[in-house]
Amino acid sequence: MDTGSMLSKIRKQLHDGGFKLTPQREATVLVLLENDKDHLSAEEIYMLVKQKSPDIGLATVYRTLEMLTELKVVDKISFNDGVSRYDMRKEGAQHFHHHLLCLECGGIEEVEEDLLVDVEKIIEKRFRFLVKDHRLTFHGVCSNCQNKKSS
Amino acid sequence: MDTGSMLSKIRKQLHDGGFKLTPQREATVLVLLENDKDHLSAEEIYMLVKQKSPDIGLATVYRTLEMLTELKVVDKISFNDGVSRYDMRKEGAQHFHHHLLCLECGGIEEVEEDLLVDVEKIIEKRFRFLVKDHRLTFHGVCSNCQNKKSS
DNA sequence: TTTTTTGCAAAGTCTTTGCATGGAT
DNA sequence: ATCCATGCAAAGACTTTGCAAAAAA
Repeated sequence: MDTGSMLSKIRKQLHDGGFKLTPQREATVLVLLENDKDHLSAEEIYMLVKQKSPDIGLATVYRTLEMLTELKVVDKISFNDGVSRYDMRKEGAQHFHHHLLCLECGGIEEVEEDLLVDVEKIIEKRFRFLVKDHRLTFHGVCSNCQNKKSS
Repeated sequence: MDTGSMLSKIRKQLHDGGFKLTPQREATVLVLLENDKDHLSAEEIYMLVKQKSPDIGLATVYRTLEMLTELKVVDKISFNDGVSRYDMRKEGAQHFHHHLLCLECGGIEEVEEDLLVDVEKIIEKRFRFLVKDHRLTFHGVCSNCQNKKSS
């Protein structure tokens, strides 16, 4: 799906939620679409948006991200470093994808397949807990850093 | 395992790491042991420790928690509310247990069984990622809140 | 006109750090 | 005497909020 149709889809999601896709919000969404492999913090997003719209304020970025999170356009996640990070929800994804956090280099890989289907069934049955979403992050050593260490 | 033997075990872990179990640290560890079903924030731990040792400072609690996290006596986790929470690592547990976060009442249940053994094997094989630990939280509705809503 | 959104600055919350004091080895 | 740990206050990092101005409906 190209950026244009992603954008109109998101515009519709905003309108359905009673919001407008202002130039500032559009610029923020574009940054998120263009960096969908990264896990940007609000500050990082702000810096990138500023290149397109130099007059935007940090508060607007925060407010836009809060709105996008409510609308489930983005998912908000924290990797225990005290910063919230934002990730575009993948097309058609019911649940948030998983993450592999490398303890050596700090890099983050994404795992898009949902590996938790069976686990969720167990949770729903055994705990009578109605699962809506999940956050799964593995901490470990990525293949790159394993190679570096062995050599 | 009773509190006393837990404490001597932790004392040993500290000594092995080159730290002393000072009265302030001991009071902090006791609060954690006594509240191992909760997921206390640093501030909450501070308030409880203050009842035992009124002269303790918040910074000492933060420094103690950082030390205990490094020694893997406790696990640090954030549930996307901007606060770090601390949880005693369960006796003999290789990995951090899972959490069920209720979106209605904010309550947190613990899931002690490790349901990720198979998933981790897939991750290790498919991504050549060496898994050391994990963070898994389900977002949803707990059984209590489901009952409330249907009635 | 009425409502929504924005930018800025200020305030708020959570956490870390500097430093002099105090305790332990 | 040296080293580590503590308490306090200050600073730092991240995020939210109040408000007047601007934009949109």
